[in-house]
Amino acid sequence: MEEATRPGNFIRTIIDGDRQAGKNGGQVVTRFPPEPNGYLHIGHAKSICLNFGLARDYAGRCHLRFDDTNPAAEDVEYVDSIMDDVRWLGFDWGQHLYYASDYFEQIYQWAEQLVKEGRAFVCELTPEQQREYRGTLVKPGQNSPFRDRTVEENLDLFRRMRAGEFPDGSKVLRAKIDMASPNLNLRDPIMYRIKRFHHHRTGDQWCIYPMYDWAHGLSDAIEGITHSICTLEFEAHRPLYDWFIDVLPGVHHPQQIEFARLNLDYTVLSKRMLIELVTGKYVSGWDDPRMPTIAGFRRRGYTPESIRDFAERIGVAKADSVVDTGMLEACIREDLNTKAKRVACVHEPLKVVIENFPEGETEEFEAPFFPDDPPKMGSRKLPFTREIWIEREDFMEVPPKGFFRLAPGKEVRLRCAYVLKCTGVIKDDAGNVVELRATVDLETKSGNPADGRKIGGTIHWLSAAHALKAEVRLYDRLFTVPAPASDKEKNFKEFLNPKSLVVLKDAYVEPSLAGAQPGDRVQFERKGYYYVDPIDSKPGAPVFHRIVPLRDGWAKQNKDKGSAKK
RNA sequence: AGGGGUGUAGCCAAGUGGUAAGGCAGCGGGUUCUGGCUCCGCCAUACGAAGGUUCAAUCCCUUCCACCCCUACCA
Repeated sequence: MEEATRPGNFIRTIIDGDRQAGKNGGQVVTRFPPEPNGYLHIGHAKSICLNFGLARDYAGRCHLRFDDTNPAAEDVEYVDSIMDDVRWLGFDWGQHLYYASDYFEQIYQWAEQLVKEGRAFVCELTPEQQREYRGTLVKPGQNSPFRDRTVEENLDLFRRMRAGEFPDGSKVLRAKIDMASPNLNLRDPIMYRIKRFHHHRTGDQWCIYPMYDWAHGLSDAIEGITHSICTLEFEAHRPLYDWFIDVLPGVHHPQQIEFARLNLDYTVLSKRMLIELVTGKYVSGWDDPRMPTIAGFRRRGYTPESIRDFAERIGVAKADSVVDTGMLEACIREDLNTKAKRVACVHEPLKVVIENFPEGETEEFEAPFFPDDPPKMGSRKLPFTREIWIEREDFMEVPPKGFFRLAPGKEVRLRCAYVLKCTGVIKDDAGNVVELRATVDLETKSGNPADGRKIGGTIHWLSAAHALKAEVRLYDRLFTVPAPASDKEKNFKEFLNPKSLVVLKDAYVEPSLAGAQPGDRVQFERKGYYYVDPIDSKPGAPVFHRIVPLRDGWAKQNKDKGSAKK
């Protein structure tokens, strides 16, 4: 059984207990209930994987329900994007697509029922007055002066609220619970407010809209949800969730369970801040590859498998936590390691003229796309000529110890080709290296030097005559500090990383990439995993997004040295 | 008259009266025509702290400390 092989978590423990006790007939029905007021982010992905994953593992079902009770903030653009994102992640709600707005009439009828039972009343206190009557964390509240209206008056007023006889904000319907409760959520919470907004589904049919606490639990109940999983901040709402359901006889009672929401370092995961980044044009949109949105990760080139794996690895618990972004990177690297063809791209080219290789001649080398298992993905031919491009950072005029790439008089292996020796350095007037002269050891095509000398490094290269121009976009973390949202004095936008996007317009890729298709993912050897952007790529002019760099032992070694000197 | 939660390694996270899983990161080494991958090894005498119960406590009890959430006609 799959559930036995997965790491345990407290929610599975609860469900296992419920099934053993025969609760809900052993059924598991969950739901993912987003409000369509923004794009989904990686934190939502955690919740989606949890809810749909539970349904899958326990042979139950998971509903997609839009919590569309506040038309002031919601929009169809968001419902469409949310459905796209859930599907892209690999989950299927089947026939179970719902909207809280589908239940407005039923929920309204239940509200009338509470009014008739004297459990709800129409209140005319202004928001400011309500705040005063509510009391504080350490002081009980006071009853509203409207709390003792007769049932008849309340029913009449409530029906006229629905009928549109009163202006926005002039009246609310409140549950009559306990103004002295230490749990502020129980101090006669608002059930309905008057709010004339065009609703994306119900149009202008309603001018009163139910509040979250009133509508959410009842929506769960209507759908027969068994386990209503939400984040920790709703823990204090659970008594209210239970109250609203228990007060209505015969209504199914789902169990609300809370878990810790995801936090990721070096980014922000609050809808408010993400919206600010988009509307303030700090990023190109919701799908900017630097955004922690699902759309952003998709555009960056992440696979749904890697996101699901991430959700699995971080687990589910109740302790507040901040996950290291390195965890996510490890997931995508692991996924792409076995899927991506190995090809060559020179990001910042430096010309090398091979003096002992004849001008005008082209030699071809057979190079497997997946060297670790050559038959797996086949191979291509790499053209080799007198003039080649190498990576600028693969040459150093004065190499530090441990640098085993190219330097004057030194040798390196050209990947899949000859051993190359640097014989000359050409500079411009400013002293910048603009070209190298070199020779190649013709005996080293398919093996190491016969004399047994050791070649330290291998670098990638491209025949200048055959290389294709390409645009490469290098992405880095969006913020420069681990917790941009939690600084007391500074606005999170002050921590935006100015180098989060570096565009290389003059990179070169190997000829085989002429056929690269939008959406392809490859490994540029020694650099990282890249994605052919489906939006900005044009035929013959591909745009590659760096999804994630390869682990870099050399960079790490240097970084350590650098910090040791301080 | 406050209430509700949470503390296990640098970061996640299992475990739960019987002597601390796993992953990420890190460190050391093997291998290597990617400084990648992979392989081998190391990485908490210790579970927020202090007491108590017990043959035995991360787990049960008591007290304390730290952090998070709740005072929207948002969800």
